[in-house]
Amino acid sequence: MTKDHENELTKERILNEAEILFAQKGYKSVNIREITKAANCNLAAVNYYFGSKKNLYLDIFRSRWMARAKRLQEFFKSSLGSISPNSPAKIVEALAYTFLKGPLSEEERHRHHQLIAREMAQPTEALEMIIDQMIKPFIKELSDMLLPSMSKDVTKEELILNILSMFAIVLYFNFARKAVTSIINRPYDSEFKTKLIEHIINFSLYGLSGSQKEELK
Amino acid sequence: MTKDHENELTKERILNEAEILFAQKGYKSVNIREITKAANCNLAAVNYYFGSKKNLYLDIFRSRWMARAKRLQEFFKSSLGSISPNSPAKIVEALAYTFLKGPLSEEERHRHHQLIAREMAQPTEALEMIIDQMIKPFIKELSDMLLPSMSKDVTKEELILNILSMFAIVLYFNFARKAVTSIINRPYDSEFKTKLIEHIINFSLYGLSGSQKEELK
DNA sequence: GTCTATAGCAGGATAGAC
DNA sequence: GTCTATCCTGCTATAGAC
Repeated sequence: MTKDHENELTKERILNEAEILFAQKGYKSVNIREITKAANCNLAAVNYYFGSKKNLYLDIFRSRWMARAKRLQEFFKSSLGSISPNSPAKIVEALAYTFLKGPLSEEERHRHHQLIAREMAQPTEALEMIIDQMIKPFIKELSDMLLPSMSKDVTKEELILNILSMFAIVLYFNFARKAVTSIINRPYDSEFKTKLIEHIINFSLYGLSGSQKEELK
Repeated sequence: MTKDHENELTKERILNEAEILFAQKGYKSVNIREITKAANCNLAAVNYYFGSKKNLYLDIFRSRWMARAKRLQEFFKSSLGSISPNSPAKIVEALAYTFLKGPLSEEERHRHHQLIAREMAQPTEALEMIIDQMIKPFIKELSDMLLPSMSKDVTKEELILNILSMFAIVLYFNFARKAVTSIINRPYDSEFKTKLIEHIINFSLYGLSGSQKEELK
């Protein structure tokens, strides 16, 4: 029906605009008037469709954020191909590529990481859901992929710490963009992103002991 | 004078309590009533001493945060000793130790990193000051220390990216404590912190290619 | 310098017309 | 389903007594 169609659109518009604003400014700093203005709809629409501001926020994670995380995981898996024992180098490369140049647009990527960084610094109900449904399973998959290539005395916990450290770097270069730009004195353009991917692969694989770049070529 | 002394104390108490609250909840989510209640003083005191809530927030960075950052840098330098060409291993170890078990108490460290993580995600005037006055000079010092030991073809920019990545990991394990605890399924106690230091040293030096632990022993 | 009281406004939520 | 008008809470900031 036409009516249903229009409802969908308003609801979707609210979700889209609210997500952008929550990512930029955080939950408390955004107000409903701002959201509805951006979504070009009436002030009462948020309460009509979502019941409350709080629930709109949670719905953004339930629908938008989770869907994007799934897209990222699918992209990662398909970029690995199906040859089952992948080298750490191949896995790290696919990870860095997925999270910095993968299926998301620049704006989407930024938003995605801003939202999760905010949740990690100050958890709400959303974080538990994300960790249980997305992060833990993904870390488990990565662990299983990496374990065969690791030295025998690496424990499961140490492997998880390694994976978290890679994510920490990816997260940082996405949520702290302004700081990075100012420190490195360079705009966050396509060229810089390419450099970042290279860097993240190298650092994750070899740390400071550095670029085995020659061997990779 | 007694009066001046008491003023100082009230002002200090406000700074202390406000910092804790801003770190936990973010600027917008904290209100003056909460701060003055925690500082056990009158509602009007914040405006009397700081002029506005906003200026109280900035003062926390100007006095408290910067002072702590200085303490951390001093601690780091003195733990290196004065032998000028330090190995990367020694530098990384001193860094990890300083930021995870250095001069700050657990609560101070957590607060310190929560505040900077919030600023990085959503910069205010405070960030520019911090970057210019503390972060850039510190990165410069670290670069100069590390450069001699790096392979010839490492550019200055790549070196800075390496340093930022180390900080990203340190920052993550401090500001995202709740997420880490839930993922790793283990409390953030002294034993875990020791493990974290070990991990950060190892990962920063060798990345996934892993623990040259045997050689270090 | 400290307090109470309150001005003045912003924001979440809802009632009720259309 | 969409809109306007409005209630009500809770906030910052300040005036003015002590």
